[in-house]
Amino acid sequence: MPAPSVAAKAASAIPLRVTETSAGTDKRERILAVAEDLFYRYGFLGTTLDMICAELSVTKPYIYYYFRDKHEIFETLAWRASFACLTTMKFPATDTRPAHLKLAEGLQRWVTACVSHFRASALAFRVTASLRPEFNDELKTLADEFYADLSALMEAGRASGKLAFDDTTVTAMAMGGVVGFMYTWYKPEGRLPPEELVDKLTVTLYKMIGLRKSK
Amino acid sequence: MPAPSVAAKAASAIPLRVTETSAGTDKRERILAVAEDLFYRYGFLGTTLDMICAELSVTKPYIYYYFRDKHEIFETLAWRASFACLTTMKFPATDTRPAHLKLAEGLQRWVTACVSHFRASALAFRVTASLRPEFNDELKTLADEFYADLSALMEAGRASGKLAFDDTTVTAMAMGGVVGFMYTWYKPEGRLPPEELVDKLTVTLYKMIGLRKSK
DNA sequence: AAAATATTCTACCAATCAGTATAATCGCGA
DNA sequence: TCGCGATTATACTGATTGGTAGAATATTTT
Repeated sequence: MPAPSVAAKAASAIPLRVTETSAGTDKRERILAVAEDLFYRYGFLGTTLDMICAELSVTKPYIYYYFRDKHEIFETLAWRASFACLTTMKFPATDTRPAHLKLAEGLQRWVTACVSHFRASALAFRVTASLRPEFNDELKTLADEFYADLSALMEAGRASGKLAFDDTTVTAMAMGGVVGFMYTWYKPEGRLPPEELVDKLTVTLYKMIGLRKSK
Repeated sequence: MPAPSVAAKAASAIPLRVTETSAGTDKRERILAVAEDLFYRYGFLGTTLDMICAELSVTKPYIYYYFRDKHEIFETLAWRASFACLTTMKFPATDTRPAHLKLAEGLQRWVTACVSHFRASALAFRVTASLRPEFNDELKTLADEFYADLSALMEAGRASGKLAFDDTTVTAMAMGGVVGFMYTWYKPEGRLPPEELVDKLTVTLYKMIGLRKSK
């Protein structure tokens, strides 16, 4: 029901300034790519603009031509990833499948998004206090909506006898930890290919809600 | 087998300087208590010594009389909590219970430790790059040993048919996330009393490894 | 009570860092 | 090739911050 509210705000949370030439966009994206890796490794406060500049072999005014300030860079990255991860529990009103099937699909989408955005997906949760209050507020709205959707599907699935778990909130938070803490251990070049990791993590989440199907 | 190795290093990782008067220890502990809350809320880099001083109504040399530097304060706190959480999977050689029973107990101890040290338990995982490499090394040793113990119990329990899960490492990491990400959502004054939260989280972990008993 | 020691403060420094004023240069249309 | 807007650099600032020298004040010992 409150579907487009957050999505609408999303646009304003990602200020797309500057001329929209494709060249300008490319440079902006290069800055973002470098910054994402640095923020992931050193955090918001641990990453300096000089580090970003050095990595790109440019100087600070170069950066400030494309971004208003350090926060804008961070928020663009964190919002993109958070948005991708935290809208995975939304389904069109026309989707009339039973809750447990939607949930199964949503969980897989969630894990997929978190794995592919693993550098930035939890970025905003590691540092909250250093971020702009307005950004934290928007992110909280996004997350609240996600967990409301998740909880609703969980409880509907349980009511229909297809799921089995105890406390909804605790279980939902526990699942959040499974994907949210991934930044501490996931290595893209690791043992398992990403798709397999997604599968195994998804099945783990299924077990946490007592879902017996895997496909 | 490599049981006391880390525990031995633990002492060296917590430099106990200064005279060991109980008065001095008290003041040290007051500094630590204030710092723990600030590090938890603002992170290592986001917490300044001036903030700690202000909270205590003292000046910087007061702090530096009891601690060598900011890192020593942080490491003392992070090590204490990490040590408490990451030694919960150790059992005396005389304990001959089957693996799944030890694991059930270990998981409960783990969750208990993480809940009671929720402010500092994941502190060292949120910032790694800002910390001293030697500290990170010691912490990694501690964590590696923990996950080795955990994995061994998991696989022994599965071999005896008492547990059911797929990939050991992925499942272990997922469980780590359940407790490790708690710093983002746990509120001591929240809905559930700590003991109940511990119980519910423990049961959630049990489900992740296919353990059917709760007591 | 004097001396020695332990504890805490005042006042400061050097380094770092986000952000900017201003100038130089690039690229493109006329 | 001239001019003009777009882009990037040089060089700097003001604020913050971890940490310290040295003085002042307790506290304990003799």
